[in-house]
Amino acid sequence: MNQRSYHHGDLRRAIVDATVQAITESGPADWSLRDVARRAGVSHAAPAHHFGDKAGLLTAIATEGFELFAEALTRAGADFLEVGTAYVRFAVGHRAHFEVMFRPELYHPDDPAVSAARDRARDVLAQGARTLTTDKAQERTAALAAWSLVHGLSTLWLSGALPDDLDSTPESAARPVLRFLLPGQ
Amino acid sequence: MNQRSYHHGDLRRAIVDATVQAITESGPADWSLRDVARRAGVSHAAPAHHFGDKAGLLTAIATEGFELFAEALTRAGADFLEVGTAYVRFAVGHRAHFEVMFRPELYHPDDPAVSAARDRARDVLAQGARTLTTDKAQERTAALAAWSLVHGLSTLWLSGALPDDLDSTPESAARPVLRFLLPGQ
DNA sequence: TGTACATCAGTGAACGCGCGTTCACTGATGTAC
DNA sequence: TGTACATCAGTGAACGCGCGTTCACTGATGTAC
Repeated sequence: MNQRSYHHGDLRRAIVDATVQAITESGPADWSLRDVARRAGVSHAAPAHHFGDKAGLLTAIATEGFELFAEALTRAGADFLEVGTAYVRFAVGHRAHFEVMFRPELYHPDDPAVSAARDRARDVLAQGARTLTTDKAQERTAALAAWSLVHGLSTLWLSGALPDDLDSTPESAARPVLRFLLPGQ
Repeated sequence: MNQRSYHHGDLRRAIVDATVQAITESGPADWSLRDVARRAGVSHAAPAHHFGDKAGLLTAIATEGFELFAEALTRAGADFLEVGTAYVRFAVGHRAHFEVMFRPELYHPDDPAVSAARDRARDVLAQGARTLTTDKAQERTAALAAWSLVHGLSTLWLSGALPDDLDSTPESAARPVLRFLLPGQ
């Protein structure tokens, strides 16, 4: 991978990384292909070569996001206290990916790769939520409540809406809140 | 209020309404002052006359949003089942206002009017959450859990992330989920 | 080991477009007398 | 009732800018023989 060569080596990767950085700074709707090309050190037409257009590039980021997300949730185990904490940790730690993932109007949500990755992440989360109740009839409601809780905490944290005196890490804020949802634990 | 007069009568109102409509269609980051002026039927320079710039216009919308929000939550009463349902109903029914409110990076969050309205809404919500637990030590955690739950349900609903076979109105989706958080009820 | 050729990654100039902002202006309104 | 004048809402032309997209191109790489 010669740095001085005409061919970049892994320009696809470099463009994704530059876009993630741009989105981290300005949000998923406020960046340009030209800026991303500049950050990656290539000509402004190069990104279109790999991704077609902005939506194509965001589709790649959403796909990668859901894959990383599914991995992170899987790693957390079967206890929802851990899965939920991992959810919030991922949102805050991978802000750009997370924000793109939940803005399907910005990418191609029916793309097979992103759909598959999304389903995988959803399955892991639903699996984790299954420990929340023993009442079969309540299972769906419990899963939706759990998802809403961790998703809400994540987005409130990211938007800066939470009080300043709250626990300083997303994990330490998430645990007591999750325990409140699960009085059994 | 002569429709044919040179002076509009209530252009401020008309511009806010046009912007709310544009944001409902394309999101809070994807609209232009020129488009809003076109929708309101005035020259492209008119919005700047009233609001200075885009952030100023969004500050006005956020302020109005927090005021309407506080009213809606107050009207819901003291029971958090109702307050929480009203939260979700507001988010879905006033999508544009809601999305702007939680994007402080798009407006002037320290503007006195918007700060006051935000604090008022926050107080009503916190008041409603006070019924969730009798344990004083848990009060803060309960409030954060409740806020996260309704905020998460709202944003999941708005992003289209929820399964298609879910209850057809935000209210009917919210109630069972809120009951799950409040097993006492 | 060398040559010819196909493939493809990345370039850079050019295009038309919509944007935000500025600014001298014009038209309507309200008030003083 | 009429006139003069200040105020201010809204206009429209002009500006420079960054954008996405197109397209003929060039340079590097891989493969066939």
